[in-house]
Amino acid sequence: MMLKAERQQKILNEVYLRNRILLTDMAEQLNVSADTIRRDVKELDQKQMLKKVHGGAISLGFITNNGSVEVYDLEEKRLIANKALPLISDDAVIFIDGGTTCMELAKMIPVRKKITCFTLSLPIAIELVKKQNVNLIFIGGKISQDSHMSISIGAVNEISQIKFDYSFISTGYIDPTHGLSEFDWEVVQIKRTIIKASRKTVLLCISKKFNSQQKYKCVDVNDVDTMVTELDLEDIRLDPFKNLRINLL
Amino acid sequence: MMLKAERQQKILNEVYLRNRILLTDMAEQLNVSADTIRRDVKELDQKQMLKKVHGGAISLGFITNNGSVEVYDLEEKRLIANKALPLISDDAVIFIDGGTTCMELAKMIPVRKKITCFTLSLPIAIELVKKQNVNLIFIGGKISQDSHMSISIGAVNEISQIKFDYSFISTGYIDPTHGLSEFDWEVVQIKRTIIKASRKTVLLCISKKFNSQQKYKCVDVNDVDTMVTELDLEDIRLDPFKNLRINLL
DNA sequence: TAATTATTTGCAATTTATTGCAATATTATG
DNA sequence: CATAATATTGCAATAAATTGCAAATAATTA
Repeated sequence: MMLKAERQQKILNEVYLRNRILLTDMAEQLNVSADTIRRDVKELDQKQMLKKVHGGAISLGFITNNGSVEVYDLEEKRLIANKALPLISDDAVIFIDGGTTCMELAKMIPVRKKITCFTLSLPIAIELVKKQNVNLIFIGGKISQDSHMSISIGAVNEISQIKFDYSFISTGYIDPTHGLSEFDWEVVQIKRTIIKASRKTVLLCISKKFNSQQKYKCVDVNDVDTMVTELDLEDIRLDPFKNLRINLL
Repeated sequence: MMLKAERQQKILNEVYLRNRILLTDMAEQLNVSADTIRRDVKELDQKQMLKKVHGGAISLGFITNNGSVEVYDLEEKRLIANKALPLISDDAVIFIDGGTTCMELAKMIPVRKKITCFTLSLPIAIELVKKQNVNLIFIGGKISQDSHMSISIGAVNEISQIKFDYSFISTGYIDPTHGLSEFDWEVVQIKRTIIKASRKTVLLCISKKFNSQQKYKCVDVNDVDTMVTELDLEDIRLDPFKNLRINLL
């Protein structure tokens, strides 16, 4: 008799070795029904150990997403970026964080706008390097495969020696009382350093993220100067933020 | 038996590698009907992974203003990259320079290959960050708009504190007697530092560049350990390099 | 230990997805 | 504008996913 965990390990191993498996093959190989393998693969998919596809599974490493990621809620994000855009004044020294909302902001920066811009994100850098009048500085270091960002102690050290007029940041999770939080401790370190290095911090945040939290707390909502959302200022969803010392846009 | 997802990955890979594919070619290559490929391409187009065109598909990355595809000497560059690839051994610490030939090398690095890779080039970094087993370190600094590379005194300082097993570099200009030269003084500084920081330096160089020079001399041909070209080793165009202390590939 | 509870597994019926084929329409190109 | 190549559409055969259910197994607790 084979344990479930043992079987799943064998599946993972096979996926790692061959990059892909067929449910039917695995069922035969491990002497269980295809249903069982299907359920196993479903679980492993949810744990992000592999990618379930019709008829089998594929190794995550095998997937070559050629830079393009599907952007959800693009309209909302564009609206947010559009609201934040006027905050960028000429000759400012700014920081732009990673993430899809910040990407929309980066894309919207007019070619005429003359600024100095720091970033940690490769995709943001690729976007900004096209802009004639942006003086772009990439803060180097080890690049995280999840976020495509430079997240290392070296980056933290570098940032702590800079002063930004404005930083435009994103957050993984936000809750009016619990504050901003993240899944990764490194990200928390980086974000705190950025906020400390900024005269003004602007959080770009889609309202979907309200009332969510993760294990590592980053900062309080108060520590951010301005929060830009896609909502009207009268929207009731903003009410929990209205008695905090944060500007809303 | 081939999974749909697997097949689509292969299509993407092919598009990515060759910049364009024909439906009929792919159908033959993957042993499915052209209809299936067409449906696949349609899906991938909707996911913005490639651009479907009449009779095939093209890479999104190479769509210029007029919609045409722009590739110079791609075949030669692929050949060069392919020759250089075996020099990258497992667990090596390498440097990869910018430029289209180095890009082909970066593209070809197998997902399984476990290496630590430094670079100054944003496009190369974007390419390498996809590879699961590449430990990627971007050397930060001010990004040049011409080359999309980090070229600053800070980068020079950083590099001088690292030791690469192999560095794969390109050159703007090369001449057997005059050596390697560049148009920009900053680039010269960077390249010299890279070569100094490398146990072995491998120059990837298309033969078109032979017998060309620019105002700023970088290093002698002798200072490079190996030069990889698209030529056969018997080709007379390599003769001027044969009495120099440089390996040819 | 025995009883109870929760989880895991296989099976069957149904729904959905995939694929190739053929007939027809559209597009590219000289 | 002719014609060859490519696209679209509907259809049928097959493969896979889903769902509900019952039996088997493992874990918990009296």
